[in-house]
Amino acid sequence: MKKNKPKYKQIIDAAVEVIAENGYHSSQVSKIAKKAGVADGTIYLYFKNKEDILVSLFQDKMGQFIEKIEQETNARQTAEEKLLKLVETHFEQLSADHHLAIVTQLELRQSNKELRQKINEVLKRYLAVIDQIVEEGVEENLFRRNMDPRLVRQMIFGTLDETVTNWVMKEQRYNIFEQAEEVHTLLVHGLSEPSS
Amino acid sequence: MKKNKPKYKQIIDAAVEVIAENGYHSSQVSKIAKKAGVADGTIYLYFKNKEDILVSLFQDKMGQFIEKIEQETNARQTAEEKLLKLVETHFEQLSADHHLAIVTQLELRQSNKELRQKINEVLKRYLAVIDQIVEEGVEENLFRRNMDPRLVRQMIFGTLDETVTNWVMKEQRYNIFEQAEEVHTLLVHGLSEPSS
Amino acid sequence: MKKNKPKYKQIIDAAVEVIAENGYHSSQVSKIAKKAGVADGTIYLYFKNKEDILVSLFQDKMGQFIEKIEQETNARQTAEEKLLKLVETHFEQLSADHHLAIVTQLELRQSNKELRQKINEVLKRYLAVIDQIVEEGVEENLFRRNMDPRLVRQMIFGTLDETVTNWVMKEQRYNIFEQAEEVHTLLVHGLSEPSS
Amino acid sequence: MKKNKPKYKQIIDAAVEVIAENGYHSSQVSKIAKKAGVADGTIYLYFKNKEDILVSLFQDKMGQFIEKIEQETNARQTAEEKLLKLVETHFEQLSADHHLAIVTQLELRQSNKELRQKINEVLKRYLAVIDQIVEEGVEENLFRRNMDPRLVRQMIFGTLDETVTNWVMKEQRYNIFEQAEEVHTLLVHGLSEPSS
DNA sequence: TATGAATGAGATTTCATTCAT
DNA sequence: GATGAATGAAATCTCATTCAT
Repeated sequence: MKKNKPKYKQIIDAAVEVIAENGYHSSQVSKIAKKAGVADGTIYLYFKNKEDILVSLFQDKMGQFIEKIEQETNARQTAEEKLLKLVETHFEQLSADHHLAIVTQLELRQSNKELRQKINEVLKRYLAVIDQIVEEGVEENLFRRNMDPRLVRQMIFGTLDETVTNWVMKEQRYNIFEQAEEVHTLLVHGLSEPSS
Repeated sequence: MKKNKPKYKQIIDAAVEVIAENGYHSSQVSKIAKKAGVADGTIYLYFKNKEDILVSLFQDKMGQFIEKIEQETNARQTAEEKLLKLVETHFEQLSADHHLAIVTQLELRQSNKELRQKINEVLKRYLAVIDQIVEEGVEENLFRRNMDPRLVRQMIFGTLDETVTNWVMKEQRYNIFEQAEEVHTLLVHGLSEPSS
Repeated sequence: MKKNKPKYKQIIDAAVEVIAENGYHSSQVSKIAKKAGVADGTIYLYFKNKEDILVSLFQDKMGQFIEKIEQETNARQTAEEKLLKLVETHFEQLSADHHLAIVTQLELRQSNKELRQKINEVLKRYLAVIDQIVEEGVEENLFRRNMDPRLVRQMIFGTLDETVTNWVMKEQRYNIFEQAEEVHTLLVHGLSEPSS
Repeated sequence: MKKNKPKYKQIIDAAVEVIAENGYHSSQVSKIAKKAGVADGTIYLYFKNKEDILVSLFQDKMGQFIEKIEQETNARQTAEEKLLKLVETHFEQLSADHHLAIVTQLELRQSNKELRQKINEVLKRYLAVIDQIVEEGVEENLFRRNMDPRLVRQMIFGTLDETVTNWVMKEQRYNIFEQAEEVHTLLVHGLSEPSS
């Protein structure tokens, strides 16, 4: 399995750095190779083509990202706690790796439609976690019944994604982790007064 | 004023069509010129360069988009009605112009950082409308006080944007306008039971 | 005769200014038209094409230049006096019109072979003046017999031209007219000691 | 060192040929690549851009040209002999490479000011040789004292350059080498009778 | 005469990918 | 497995010239 060879990881990590520092469109294969300390041609022993580097990068990093979220949310009891943990872990992980945050929120979005379609494949696992939590919330009579799962998913993911993107675009000048609770409240209670 | 000359509009509209049909990266200036029925060089009598076509396209179309939303929301009384109208008008307008929806939700996001920065400028006006509605809601005691306006903005815009993007990626196979009310409910009440 | 209409001269003079200020390759027809205060299309009522502007410019200005040299040298007695006057008048006239000096010494040399061939046509009249003076000098027993007229011509013209070009490239920071006498001496006596 | 790789020389030589045959403005990079037997992109492994090919060409060829002149003149005793050898070697070398003669005398002069400035840098070494010979001639009491070195340089270089240019423009239909002695006499003695 | 909007041909350079060593 | 020199396709923009008004 190529994925376990050291050069595979070297190249992925080099790609994250190079893209974060130079931007998507200035990240030539040769730059990635140089940063990874291998020859240009070597890249093609581990990846089919340039797109494959990016897809693998996303699968790898997002795989870990989602796995962590799965673990953390599973360790909580109620749907509300799980959702809070999801928001926190989402923010926490991207806070912890600034390069990765730039790459996933800004640079990789410049990729073409096909690449984005493959990226969406990876995200399905994340969306499944959301769906699961919401379902549990409904069963616990915490969340409303009869909500369209797709819309719920889009609200939750859209809110988190937009929040992180704004934070990255503001060059990460504030602490996004501190906002997890308020975001969670917004998702659970919306805009309205609890009583209204 | 060049913006009022007929060729200016011709070129903008051609650009929307070409980009929607071919994708951002396969939309050469020559293709746009051909679709607009002008010579390649004519493009440069109306636009500084290729990027200027895209920025102008976004400013033009989004300008109208936002104006419509301003008008429609202003014609409503309460913040809740205004917010519903905002969601409806947002969905309605993009439903009405499939090409434009593809271009704004998918293709223009592939542009580089500078272009996206200019796009964000245009969006500020939209975010101001959201802020205004939320403020009114607070004054009317409909919405909670002390919410972080930035987070609220990100929830609303993030949710709408994610919803539309998903609809476009699903090739617009369902009626998004019909979902306006449920999205509105999600934004106002969140996930939780009204009573909880 | 178009050459006597005011716009003809306007355009020629505009061309000299534009080329001197912007350089040959940045002197578009539209710039010349603007400086001349006419429409782009009007240029083509007076000149066949862009090259024709440049050829006409050279013919016009060099025509006057050579005429002056003919007059001044004719007013002298001996070949030596005539040659000195030729050098002086050559330097004097280019000193008097810095724009023209830049255009003839630097910018017009960037033109293509055909244009330069036409420019050489114009210069033939100048070379004839040189030939005439040298012949007279020989008859007066001032100059050596049996010199190859072509080589003599090339020495005189080459020396003057190189001298003026250097002066222009040094941004005309010294007085070239003051060097006329020494250049004349060099041409007449060469490098060697008069006695040697 | 790229300059010693065979492709470097191949490309330079191809450029000389292509420019001599097609003229400066019709010498596209692709034509040079084809003549050199390499792909277009290969050019850019050896040269920064098109201008860099031309500058390198001039530096390379003129470097050799001047070196030969330095060697040959150094091998002579008196300033007069050295000057004669300089003229001879100048003519000889350009006679020996017709393509190079066309390129340096006609085509490269069409380049823009920046390129010409770099070309002038290279020529400084040649002018230094001239200065040196003249100084020696003065010390040997062969040449006059108190001549302005700049003017002397301009006479010698201007004469040689004009002579070669005329020969090239006459399509090299006569033997320029045979004129070396007479040109030398003109430079040393000028126009006047030795006795006068 | 005069205008100026429109035309459209044409060339440099980049960079993902290959393949001989 | 590893290298890196070589490949070659592809697209923006300029500007001299035209021609309908």
